[in-house]
Amino acid sequence: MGRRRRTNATLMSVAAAAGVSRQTVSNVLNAPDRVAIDTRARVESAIESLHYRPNRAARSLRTQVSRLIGYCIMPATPGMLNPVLDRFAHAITEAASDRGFHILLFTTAGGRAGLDRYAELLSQLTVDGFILSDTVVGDPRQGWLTERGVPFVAFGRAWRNEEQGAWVDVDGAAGVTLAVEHVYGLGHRRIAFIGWPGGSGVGDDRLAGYESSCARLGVTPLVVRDVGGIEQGRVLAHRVLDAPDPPTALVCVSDADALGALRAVTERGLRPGHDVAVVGFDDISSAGMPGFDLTSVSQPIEEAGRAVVNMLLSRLNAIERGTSSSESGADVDAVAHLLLKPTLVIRSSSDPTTAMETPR
Amino acid sequence: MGRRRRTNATLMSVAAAAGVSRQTVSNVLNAPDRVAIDTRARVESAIESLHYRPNRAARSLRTQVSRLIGYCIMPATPGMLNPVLDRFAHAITEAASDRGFHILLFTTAGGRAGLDRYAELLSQLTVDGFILSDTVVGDPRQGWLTERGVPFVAFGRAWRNEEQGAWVDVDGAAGVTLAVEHVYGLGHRRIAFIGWPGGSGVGDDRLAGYESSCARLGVTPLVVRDVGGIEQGRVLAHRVLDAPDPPTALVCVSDADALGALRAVTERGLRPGHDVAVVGFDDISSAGMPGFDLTSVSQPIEEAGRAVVNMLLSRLNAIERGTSSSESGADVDAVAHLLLKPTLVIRSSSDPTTAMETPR
DNA sequence: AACCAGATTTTGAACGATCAAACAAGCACG
DNA sequence: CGTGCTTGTTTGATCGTTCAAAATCTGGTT
Repeated sequence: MGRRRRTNATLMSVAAAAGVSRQTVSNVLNAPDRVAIDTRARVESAIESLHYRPNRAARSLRTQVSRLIGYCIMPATPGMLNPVLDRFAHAITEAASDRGFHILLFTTAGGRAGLDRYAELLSQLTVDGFILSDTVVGDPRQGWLTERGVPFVAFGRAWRNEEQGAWVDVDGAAGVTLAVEHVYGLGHRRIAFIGWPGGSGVGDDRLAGYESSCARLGVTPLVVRDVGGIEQGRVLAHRVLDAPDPPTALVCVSDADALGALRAVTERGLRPGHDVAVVGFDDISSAGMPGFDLTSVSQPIEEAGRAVVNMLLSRLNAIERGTSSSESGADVDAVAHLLLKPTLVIRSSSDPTTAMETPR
Repeated sequence: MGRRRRTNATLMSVAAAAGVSRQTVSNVLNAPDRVAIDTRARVESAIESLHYRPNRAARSLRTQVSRLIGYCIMPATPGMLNPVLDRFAHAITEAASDRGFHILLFTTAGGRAGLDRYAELLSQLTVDGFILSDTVVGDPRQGWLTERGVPFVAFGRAWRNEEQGAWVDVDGAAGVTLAVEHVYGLGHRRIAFIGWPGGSGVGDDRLAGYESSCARLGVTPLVVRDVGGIEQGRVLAHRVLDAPDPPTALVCVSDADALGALRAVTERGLRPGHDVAVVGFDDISSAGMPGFDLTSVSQPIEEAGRAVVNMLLSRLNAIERGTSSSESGADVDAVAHLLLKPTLVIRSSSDPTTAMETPR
């Protein structure tokens, strides 16, 4: 039987069915207010009955707009936790789809070498703009894209040059402040911070939150640092707990470090939450597991995804309307930043009264 | 300055630069053997110096092929572990890109309601085919797509009707067999299986592996079941360990259940690996963490991703060449199945000799 | 010199939509 | 009654590529 390529309805076939011209059908779709009410109804029912959908390629060829957004995903680092990708990917897909856009995945080599891929997708007119994530300090992409006037929004600040391009980010400093205030409110006065080396934008941001809230609360700051990871967190936690007059609360720059710290605490025969409070950052899926039940700063990833898409689409619209040309170009290129506030999910690693019931 | 929309090179501009006609340039790209060797060189250098890339929309409009593959991602269940998405997404993106294709993300409502989206993407000619994942028993998608002759490959079997469409899957039975043989090899003779309710394809597959290897090794099977999850695994583990003559090894249908089982073992004052071996399935990122160090069956996700893409592309090629029409249609519609073997990652939850070093 | 086969290149004609401008009809106004 | 304005609809051209067929060139044959 058949299975031949189904020939889809076209503007012409719909026009014929409704007894009007191509352009009228096109207007029904793109500028309904220009069409007389009864003509519109007639065309709409023809569209309905023929299951007509405008051909994307044809539209895109004519308008020079693809309604596709490029999203580069990084090679998954084995063993590394990527708490963000799937939630973020889902959020941007959903948000884009509500506005008639789609997300196109691609991968590149890291750093400057990968820029070719961006160029390729652009010059083929495959995508209208990009969503960046996993931005790093000194990331070449923002500068490269800005130079070429390519619309993009990054999830994560451009750490070196804040004014470069639009971004949405989660306020790490505010997150750590929540964490410090939480343990302070529980009575802790010796609060250590387990961090990453200086120079990573994310790590420095979170550290800044620690330092400022210590200053405000009159707590003497105690910072230890390593490259990050479960094992590193464990070692650092042991180190600060070995000190005379050790801290009673450990605020960590990431959940991986916090899980290590948690382990160190148990290894010393101390009870997390009771004897030493541990707080992480990211609220990865393991955090809520029994056995960890880690208090953690949770990022509003879905909200960030929606915001990134909205910001990108408004830039695309602005460009489409020619706003970007010489005179009034400023408002398109206006730097758009959005810093979202994270929330603190309190679990028993910091507050034993929230311990999960463990029925038997 | 500028920032105006960059006008890309076209076939015509390249042709002018090289002193040939449109079609010759097109031939250099699509059928180089038809072009004289020196003409080809001239055209190629013109392409190079103008940075020409064929316009996707135009090509797609003419050829009726988009070189885009749709991939539907499911709403991330909060708190649930999705060990697969990011690795799989990355693998298919990479594999597709090697062959000039791209992955287009979309989301749908589950079940039959979501089928509209597939129809929409198809009738707009946005995508050439689909990759399905998270297939469930009684999934309507395979049947729907097959009926319409839409090329697709599923990651995961069509559980109810194995002949329906192409799929790649990981052999769950083989995975559990590895697990059972592993603990048997360590001397365990009372081996229980913590499973899911009957009726889930994946769960039944894995259970089948348990039952057949028990039969082969002469082990009395002991199966307990619940809906799955950390808490359920913990409760089930307690139940079997409460029995007289309790098992010394727990093979679990998933890592979530295994993590629960692990916790149950420690709660009883037993040492995982020494007193009771615990094995999971999926090798989620938490599995390797200190504190768990869970032996687990690991799926070759990257390989599966590549296989899915290859299978889909070969179907697309076949259709493009008209092979699908009446007479020789059989070989395209030939059911293509690929069952990959998982591997066992042995850690200290089953074999204490592999315990991680825990320096201080 | 005429002819032919093969290799190479060029020329119309699509693909299906939108833009820009032209056209038609209806109505008010001087 | 002609003119201008508004509203609604249609027509030609175009986006950049590939298909199909026609045109040109080359060299060998008869």
